[in-house]
Amino acid sequence: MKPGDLTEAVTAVLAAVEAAEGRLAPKKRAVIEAALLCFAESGYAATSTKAISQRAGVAEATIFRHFGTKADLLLRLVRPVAARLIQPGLVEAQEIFAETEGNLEAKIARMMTARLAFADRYAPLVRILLQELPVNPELHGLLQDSVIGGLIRFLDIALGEEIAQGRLRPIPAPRFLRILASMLIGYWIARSMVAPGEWDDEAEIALMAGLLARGLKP
Amino acid sequence: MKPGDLTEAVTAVLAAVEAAEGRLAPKKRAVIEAALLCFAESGYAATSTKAISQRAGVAEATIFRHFGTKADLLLRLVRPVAARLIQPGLVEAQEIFAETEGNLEAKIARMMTARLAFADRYAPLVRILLQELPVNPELHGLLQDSVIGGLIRFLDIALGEEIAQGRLRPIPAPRFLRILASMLIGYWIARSMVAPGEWDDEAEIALMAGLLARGLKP
DNA sequence: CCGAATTGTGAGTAAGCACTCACTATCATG
DNA sequence: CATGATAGTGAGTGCTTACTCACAATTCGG
Repeated sequence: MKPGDLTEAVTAVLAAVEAAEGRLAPKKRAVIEAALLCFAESGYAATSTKAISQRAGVAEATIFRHFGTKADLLLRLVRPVAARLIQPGLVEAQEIFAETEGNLEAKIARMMTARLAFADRYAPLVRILLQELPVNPELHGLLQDSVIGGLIRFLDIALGEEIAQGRLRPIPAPRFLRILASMLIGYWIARSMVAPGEWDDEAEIALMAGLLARGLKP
Repeated sequence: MKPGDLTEAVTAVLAAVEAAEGRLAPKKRAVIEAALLCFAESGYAATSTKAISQRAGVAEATIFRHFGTKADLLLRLVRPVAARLIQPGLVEAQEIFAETEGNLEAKIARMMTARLAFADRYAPLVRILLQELPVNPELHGLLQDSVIGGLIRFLDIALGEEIAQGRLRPIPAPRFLRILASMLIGYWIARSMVAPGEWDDEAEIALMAGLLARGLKP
């Protein structure tokens, strides 16, 4: 999955929504696709239901038949992907920490690569999340509780082991997660929103992971 | 200036706008104040001119007398502060690099402290920028050209010296700036939007600066 | 203290908004 | 092929939106 590949990203979101809603009627599918792109491009508030219906080639009423309200449409796009962000993401992180050979830097790099791939796979939705999170408390709660809470609980244990074995200076899991996430999101924004073009993911991740690992050596 | 202090932040923005527009009529001042807070809380698109006028205690027509359109109102809030972000910010960075004793970590920490103070001083406006940047190409250009361009040109020279003297492994200025900015913005968001409360700025900045400096030692 | 500029407003207006409803088309199943 | 359910829609609904305008109040240099 390349960073700029919207088609596959839309397909991935559609699959996630379908898993949550059951088989999708064709026009319902079209609405989801159109809404996803409109919201990502212009933001939720600046997108009208008329604009979505036109882009989907559907009557405006069809949106409300399937989703009731505009706010519900947003939530039913975001929730299934958020759900996929939690469970499999956590399992993946745990596997990486268990499998990868002792080297902390390699573990961090593999986690970053995996999360970057996730962000690419659901690119338009990540864009929507970044835009709406500061003003939509409902989304705020959705992520805070499940995603971040779960990750921190896991990291607390994983980092604790590293610290106990003297491979890492003592650092609270939330702080570690915040710095790792900041760098990764900052990179994702730079690569896919600010200056799309030639980026060497492997080199950039190596730099960031190296920075973290070397900077946190005891 | 404490992180949560809105009153002083509003005053600072008002001063910046006044410097650009000349002496402000009292109701014009009230509109700026109200718009600033409304945009920061709910986003530009979700804020109606009626809501602004009510918060300002002003007739809706007064907004259009002074600012013409809603879009212009936003730009005339953002531009003066963006202007203050460029010139003085650059001079400040140069001074810090020139004054502070050889230690790269201390230089980075001082730069971070200064930029954090700036973000606090103009907190509501920073919030608006973070929300609107992805969907407003006009703001995008405003920052990209002047702020980032200028900073990178300066950093290129400053880092070049460090590298030449063997105190820093070779790293392109944009990459350095991106990582530094990501961590700092990530911290600012965590501290003033996600989980406001007790934060030890000095310790957090020391951690981030140490990470960068140690991670980038040759 | 006068006249002109500036500041401020109540009462609009047309277009756009999210959303409803009565109705038709499609389709799986007994 | 009849029937009930699901999918889809054109034509609205009332309300909100950004914005206008004629006119009133205030300010201020000459």
